[in-house]
Amino acid sequence: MATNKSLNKSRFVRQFHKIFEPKLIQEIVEKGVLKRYGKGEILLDIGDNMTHIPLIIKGLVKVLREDQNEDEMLLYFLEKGDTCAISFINCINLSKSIFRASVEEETECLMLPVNLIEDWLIKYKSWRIFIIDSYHNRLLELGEAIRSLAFLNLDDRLIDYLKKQVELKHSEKLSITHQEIANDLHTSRVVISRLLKTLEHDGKIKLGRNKIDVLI
Amino acid sequence: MATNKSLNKSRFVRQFHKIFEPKLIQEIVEKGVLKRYGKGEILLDIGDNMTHIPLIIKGLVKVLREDQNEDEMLLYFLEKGDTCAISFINCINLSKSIFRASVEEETECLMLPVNLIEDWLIKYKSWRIFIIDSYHNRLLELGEAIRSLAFLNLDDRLIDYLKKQVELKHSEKLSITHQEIANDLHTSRVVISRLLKTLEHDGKIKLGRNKIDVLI
DNA sequence: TAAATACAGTATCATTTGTTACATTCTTTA
DNA sequence: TAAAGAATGTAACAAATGATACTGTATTTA
Repeated sequence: MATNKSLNKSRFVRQFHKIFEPKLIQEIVEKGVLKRYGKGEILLDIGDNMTHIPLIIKGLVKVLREDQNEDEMLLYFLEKGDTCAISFINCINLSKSIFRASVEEETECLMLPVNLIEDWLIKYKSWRIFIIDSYHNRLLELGEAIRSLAFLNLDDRLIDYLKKQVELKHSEKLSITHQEIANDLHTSRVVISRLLKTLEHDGKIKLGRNKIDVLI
Repeated sequence: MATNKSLNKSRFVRQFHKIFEPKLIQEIVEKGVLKRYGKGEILLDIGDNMTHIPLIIKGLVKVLREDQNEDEMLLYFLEKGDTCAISFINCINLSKSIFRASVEEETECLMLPVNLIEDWLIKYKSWRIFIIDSYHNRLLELGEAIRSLAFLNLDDRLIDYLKKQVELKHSEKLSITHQEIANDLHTSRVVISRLLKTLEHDGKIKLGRNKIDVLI
């Protein structure tokens, strides 16, 4: 197990040695705690008091915006190399913040104690760049989510969604149900079935039970 | 004029002396350049190459998301004490980023050279907190924009919009046209007129030419 | 002051999206 | 293997929003 863990930390080193200074890498390896999450686990929930920030080295995490009435809306995905900057927010803004992160594919993270995050801002230029870039990327992705909601009809949002899924899952053959899509896009299953059927008629996808072949 | 400028810088000192360390205050006063923007001026446009970041000490700035087809959508407002973190993004991500900031009420900023922003992250704890908080607040506001778009009907979005305007303009009597509201909410003037009329019938507002009295 | 322009009110119709209901087929479980 | 459950297809209708067209009235400009 110890071997296994250090093996996984060496995965981290391979991934990050081009962005982080050697000393920072060393600190992260020393002080970060490796953690695994299985599909469906909640990585971040509303009102969580974060003591650690996850640095993702493998897997796929879905970040959602929630409402009071159990409504939810997909915001973006996090992959290896990403950190969950939004983590902080739920503790800072206990009352209102309503972001949730759930694991979409088995995920490995290095959990970094929050107090170090700030230390490293002082000590390492590469960390400053990493953190600021991370915020920028999240802002851009939320900007994209807003563009999609504000300017596109549901059929185009659906196409964008499918293309994004293909990219994230590295496959044109998606294992997904209409209900799951409906949840992510915050609409009803019936509406999604209807639109998917139209896309199939147009030759853009091929439908099966629990699967969609994306042809575009 | 010089007197005027230092007077305005002292406004800055009053506003920030509780959040920033004295040394940081001094650096900002020394190195920041005071700038005024009139209503309607563009503080930040797509593809701008930012050499300075604005720190707002007076006024009101509107931040929009734009589309190719001149469509736009209100994201949030910036007030005194805010900085325009999103500024960076348009230069980093030249191709896609499509945020715009335009001045809603005459605004004064201290323009801070970008190279100092990072220096200060190293030197001043209060600056680290300020910058990180700033990103968090923007993320929260985008989260709110998404909630509004995804979960609310237009009539409720309109009510939220009017309430927010009352708060920002410090008055229940708004000087605004239906067309302007329609632009901000990315819909048509006719739709807004229709919904406003309903709100008036319900006694929630009172309509006049170029003005709306908000009674709730 | 007449003409042009901006703002608002309203009716009508189209489109998009949401809702309900029910049938069919495949898969899992008792 | 029968029964239950999950996933999908589809029709019919409702509601929300968008689009067009035309009105009247206030304001600005020539």
